[in-house]
Amino acid sequence: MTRQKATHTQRTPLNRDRVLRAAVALADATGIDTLSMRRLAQELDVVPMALYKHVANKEELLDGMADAVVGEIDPPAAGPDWQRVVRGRILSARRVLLRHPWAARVIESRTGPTPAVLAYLDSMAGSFREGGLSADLTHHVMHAMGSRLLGFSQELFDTSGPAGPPDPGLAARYPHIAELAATAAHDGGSTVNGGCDDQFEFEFALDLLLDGFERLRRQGWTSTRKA
Amino acid sequence: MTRQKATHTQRTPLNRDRVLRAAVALADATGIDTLSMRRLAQELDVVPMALYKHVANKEELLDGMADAVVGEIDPPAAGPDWQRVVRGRILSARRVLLRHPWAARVIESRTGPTPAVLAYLDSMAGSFREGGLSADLTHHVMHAMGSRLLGFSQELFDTSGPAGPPDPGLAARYPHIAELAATAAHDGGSTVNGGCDDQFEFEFALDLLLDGFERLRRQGWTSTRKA
DNA sequence: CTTGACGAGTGTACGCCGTACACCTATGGT
DNA sequence: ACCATAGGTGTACGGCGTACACTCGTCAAG
Repeated sequence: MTRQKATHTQRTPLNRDRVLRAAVALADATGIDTLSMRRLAQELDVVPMALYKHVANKEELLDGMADAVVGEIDPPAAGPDWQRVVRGRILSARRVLLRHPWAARVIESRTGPTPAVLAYLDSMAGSFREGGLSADLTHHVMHAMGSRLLGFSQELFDTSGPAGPPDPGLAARYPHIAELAATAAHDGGSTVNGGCDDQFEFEFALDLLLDGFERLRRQGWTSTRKA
Repeated sequence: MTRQKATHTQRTPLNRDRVLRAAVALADATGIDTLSMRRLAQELDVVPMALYKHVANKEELLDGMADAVVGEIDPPAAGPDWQRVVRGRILSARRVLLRHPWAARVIESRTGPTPAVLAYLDSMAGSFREGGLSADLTHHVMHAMGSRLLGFSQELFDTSGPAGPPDPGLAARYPHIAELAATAAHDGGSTVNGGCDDQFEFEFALDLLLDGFERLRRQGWTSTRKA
């Protein structure tokens, strides 16, 4: 047992896990760009340099945060329909990313894949293989999915913001975009922001890809590029 | 004409364009994370604060850099086949991004779309519309393409690095990934790194999507989500 | 010719960042 | 009783973005 003097009620000692979880919580609360070693240390009631006993540097902290987030993704469901298995898991990954809006950028900024990401990708590859896709096809399919495997929406700009007032001259300068915005606006219903239902757009793209893959599998597609 | 004293051979004065081009060149040469206002000023033989007469702050500098890069993309070719038009333009965008490897990250980090990006997307939307896609379908198609419209590869991690030595335990821990790597390795030919031909992977995904869109167009697809 | 506004470049300074390095101190095995 | 070690501290350095006050050359108006 650990004795402790009542004099200054010593804190439970830090460890890598507490550091990582505090970092994730801080990023969730205040965003990733205001996350600094100093602010994180303050949150943990500790002097900045204390963190360096548990993570080598900030990059490794971010690595750990990425792995923690990826670890939140549900394990693959069992089932004979590979499209359902993959689809469900990717939607789980997407839910995780919606919980941690900073995570996509952090994961993308890692120079190499972290262990949890590798494990996830390996498991994903397994799902494709069990679904009957050849190793060849699985390889290209995983590249084609890219970051969408991890639930990235891959939208060009984040539509979740306040979006500001619509520029009055926009319609004149960008007529086609204006047209699309108009059609999106008047079909009402579950639209969330700017007339776009992010979840619908995500699933639309996802299903389009999965259907394409299944079609290739059925026709025995094989990579024709070779020596 | 502007007189100039021979005493200290005054420099041609800065302007926003020279600043932006120097910034792009510096990022090309040394990478985006070593690009600082101070280093850029040094490159221009000027004191750091001088830059702020031409750009409001670093974010605006990055905006300008993004726009400069997007402006390098070829204009759309004319032609009756919308898939060829769109495909060619996206491959041009990809070539631009390969020239400026930092650009994808910069563009993604802009909070909103910059004017050049808006113009590009508008023109892209026009190509889809002229190809016979409905406004509804065009809208969802553009979302489904996401950043790929601008030539982003959307790979999860950058394979262009040195890739290091293959972890000997990797095959045991990640058997499916090992299998994919093996099949990619022994089909020789134009493989560039790690057994993957980035250009092939990009076009594979691109064509899969374009074919899917064309199929939807032919069958008169329409968004079924509505009030 | 004088003047005074103005645009472009300067110099100094502030607060924040990541982190190297030396130090302290309580803990627990021998 | 000893001391190695792990965890927390304090100080300091160099780099960053940029606010603010300045200088100085140019040029139009009086």
